[in-house]
Amino acid sequence: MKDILKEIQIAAAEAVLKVYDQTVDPEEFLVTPTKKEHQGDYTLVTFAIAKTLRQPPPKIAVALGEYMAKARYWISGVEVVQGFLNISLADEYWSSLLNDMKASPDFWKPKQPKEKILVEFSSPNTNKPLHLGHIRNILLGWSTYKILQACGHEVYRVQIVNDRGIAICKSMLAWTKFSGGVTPDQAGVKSDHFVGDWYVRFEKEFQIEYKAWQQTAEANAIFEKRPDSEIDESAFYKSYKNKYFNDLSSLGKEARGLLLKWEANDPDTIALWKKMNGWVYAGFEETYQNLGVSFDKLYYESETYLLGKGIVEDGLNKKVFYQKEDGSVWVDLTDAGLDHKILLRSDGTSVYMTQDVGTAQMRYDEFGTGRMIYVVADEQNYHFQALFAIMAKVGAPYANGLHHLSYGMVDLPEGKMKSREGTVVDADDLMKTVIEEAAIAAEEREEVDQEVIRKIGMSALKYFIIKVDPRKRMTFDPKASVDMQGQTGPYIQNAYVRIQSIIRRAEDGGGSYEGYVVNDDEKTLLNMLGQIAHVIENAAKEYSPALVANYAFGLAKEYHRYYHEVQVLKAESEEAKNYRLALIEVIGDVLKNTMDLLGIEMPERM
RNA sequence: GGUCCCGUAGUUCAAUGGAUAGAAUAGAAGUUUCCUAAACUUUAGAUGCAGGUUCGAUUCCUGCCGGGACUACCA
Repeated sequence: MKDILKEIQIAAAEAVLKVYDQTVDPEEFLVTPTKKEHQGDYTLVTFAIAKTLRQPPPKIAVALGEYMAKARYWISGVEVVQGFLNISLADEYWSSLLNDMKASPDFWKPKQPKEKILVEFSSPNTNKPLHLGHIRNILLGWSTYKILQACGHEVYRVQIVNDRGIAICKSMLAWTKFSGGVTPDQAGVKSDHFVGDWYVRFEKEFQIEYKAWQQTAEANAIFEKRPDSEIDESAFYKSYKNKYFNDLSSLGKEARGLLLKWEANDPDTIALWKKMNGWVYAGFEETYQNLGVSFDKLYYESETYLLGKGIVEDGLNKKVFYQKEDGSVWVDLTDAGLDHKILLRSDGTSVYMTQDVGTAQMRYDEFGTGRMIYVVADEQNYHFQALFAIMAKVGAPYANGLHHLSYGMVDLPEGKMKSREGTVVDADDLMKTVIEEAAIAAEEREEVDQEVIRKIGMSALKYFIIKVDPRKRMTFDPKASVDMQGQTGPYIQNAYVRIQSIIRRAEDGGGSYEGYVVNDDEKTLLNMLGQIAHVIENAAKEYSPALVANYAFGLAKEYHRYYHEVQVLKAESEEAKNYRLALIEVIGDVLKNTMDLLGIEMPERM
């Protein structure tokens, strides 16, 4: 299929060569779709080239336009407005465009040199169920995977599960002490929520203990000796909580004891840990299935947390790292605009960074992926800057291919989600809610198919989140997220469904549309269809599925308008009918394909 | 102290340095003998402030104001 943007650039470069006898790179020309209020389909902007040619932009536009219109059969006319050269494309171009799309069903996919790419996303802790923040993460990760795959790459999806540490030990301890051995099945609670509930229970018990302790003479003595006497009692105890947990709390001592036993491979502790994590994984799996996502490989921190030491020692030998007198190992990242960063504690144990260094290497060894993308919230921007700088320092061959897909946190209309205040929106509850809302809306329309209702509800939720530029912090309004009108998933689904409905009713089809002359609405649609590969390519380059989401909406909107403008089955001629059937079929395919890149399914009717 | 991100209609989001800053929603007014009205049409409404670079700035640079995140042998 003709890449029209490129063709125009090439023609323009050729025109410069012929008219001004100068060689320019075609890529230098800016070509954009012409604004609606002007005559033309594409616009060549000549301001940038004016300097090299030493001519006023309008003059250049006229000269280039004159040449291009003569040299290219597919240009039917040109019009110059200031420095803008508006190009109209010939009917031959428009009719061949649809033919080309029909002939190559993969026309919507960008063609790029194949790469092996790894995408890490989700990566939850095992002490709590997934929440709204994870949903944004998962949708971004999944969509990035789909988009890169559409670009022709070989993409692997992985996550690293934080299955160890003090948090899960808290759940384990609370369950042991207070549950009487009840299982999720017996309790009738989804198993990851069940484990999360025991985590909450631990925190509750700990608070009771902490509050009681605050009344003791020991607490009072500590409070009196506080360094800053301005601080009042409640603020002090808030800041002292961690220290109390580590030094004085009996529950804290028990939880840490459990962690020590875990680290010592105590069989009973390991068995309990496996049992409870098993519950969590079963719950997660259900949530992933409902979200429609899956992974190629799961990593567990319990298996990776010791990695990286070898690389650190290696770096130490090569003098890229340095050791302090106390034995701790550091890296100086000031040349990268960062600070000094610790890699091994003075007792020789790893930190988070050490593990990430090791994990990156392990994945490279395993998958041979020269590009690795980490979908992680923007609170860890600094961490990843440091990690990538370190990988560059140790000379990892894939260091340039590391990318942090950093996304903004999800807020609620009332403000930040806070687990302590119980305002965290649970992923399972949320999915249930949107599907219920879809069911209510479907009732009026007498839609009873549960599968259709599920697809509609999920599309509302997913589209609401994925349409926002990942980098930006977003506000999640639960009421707006179940909207099905306007810029929403169901609106796009509806455009698709309308198309399918027409196609179903068209008994014949595939007939000739030879000689049919497209109208302006059809040109607009064809133009949009012709841009799809660029949009996806750009979304891949920018790591922004939102670009695909906005495109899909734009196309659906244009189609809805078209739907009101013209008749397909009762078109004015047989050619018109055949043409429109062929056109809307391609539109339907593109809508379905782009929504699939976002992880959104299309119903055939709704 | 250091590093980074974000400020666009009432609200939620768009806009590779390009033409008169686009949508959606909420508000107002309309459209159904017609392929699905979850639709369409019309209407009103915005670039935090002050400079600079440029033919041209929401976009790039500087300062300020406002919001957020990170960084101090935590993950």
